Amino acid sequence: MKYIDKLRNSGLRPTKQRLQICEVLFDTEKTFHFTINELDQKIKDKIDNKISLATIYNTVHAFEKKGYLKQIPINSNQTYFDTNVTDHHHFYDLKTEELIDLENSDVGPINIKRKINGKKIKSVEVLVKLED
Amino acid sequence: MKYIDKLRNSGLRPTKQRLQICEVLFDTEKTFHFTINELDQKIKDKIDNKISLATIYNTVHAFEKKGYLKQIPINSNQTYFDTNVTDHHHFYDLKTEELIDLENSDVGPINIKRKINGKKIKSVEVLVKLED
DNA sequence: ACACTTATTTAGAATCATTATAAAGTAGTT
DNA sequence: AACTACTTTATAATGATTCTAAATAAGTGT
Ligand SMILES: [Mn+2]
Ligand SMILES: [Mn+2]
Ligand SMILES: [Zn+2]
Ligand SMILES: [Zn+2]
Repeated sequence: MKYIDKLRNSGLRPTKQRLQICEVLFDTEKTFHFTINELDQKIKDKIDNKISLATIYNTVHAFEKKGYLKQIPINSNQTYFDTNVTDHHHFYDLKTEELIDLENSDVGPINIKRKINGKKIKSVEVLVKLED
Repeated sequence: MKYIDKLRNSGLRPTKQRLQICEVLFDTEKTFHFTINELDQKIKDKIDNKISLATIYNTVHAFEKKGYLKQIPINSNQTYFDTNVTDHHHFYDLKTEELIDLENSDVGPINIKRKINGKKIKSVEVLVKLED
């Protein structure tokens, strides 16, 4: 299995639940955005056994810490995650609450001129809000 | 009172509570960022009477709808608001959880090249995450 | 000033995403 | 197999936010 090594190399035991969640998250043509509840539903659709919601939360946070997922900074009542962990930007459609990836070429390089003493930049993310 | 007309012109009755919240939010030299709980504390410090938490929520949302406040898209367990309603960007210090305004000149113009059919851009916000 | 209507405030309850708990199960190791 | 550390799970707890419905205040017309 291709995810067993990935998990082991991260210090995560390749449990049945984690491998199944890997399949739902990473066995796709395209990357995607999701909330925990959407992921829970997707898991229910794709697999027969049950994975507890606590495990889904635990796993998503473990994967986020290992850099396999990232959170998208957005104001919603639920946290959004992204399987696209490259540095990239987003459209956010306020009407449909849909997130759309922007290519870096759609935005162009962003040069932050101001420095904060003793701090370094971890990420630069642009959120473009859309209305009708 | 300078806030009475501002509220009336927005279709909001100038109640004692709203006027007092206006003083806490807008009678300052500099703009600032806050959560509801921080605002609640600030109100307790500055005024003698009590304003219920429900009223603080109601008022902040009313002011946001009228454009006197805006929400900052950030992942936190609490919603952050900003008394600076101009288009501007932020540093977010992951260690201290502090938000710092960036001047537009610190970032430079951002040109979004991609268009979404039937949608127009409402805002373009950059979040720069800082680590040690 | 008074009566009337509508907006606002309020305490408290409800909601709901997320996190914590602690017991049972599993993976890795010798 | 025995041992240990990690993981899963059901369930409870947490906590920010929203809802409810009754009391109060503001605006308007007389
Ligand atoms: Mn997290
Ligand atoms: Mn709001
Ligand atoms: Zn994305
Ligand atoms: Zn700001």
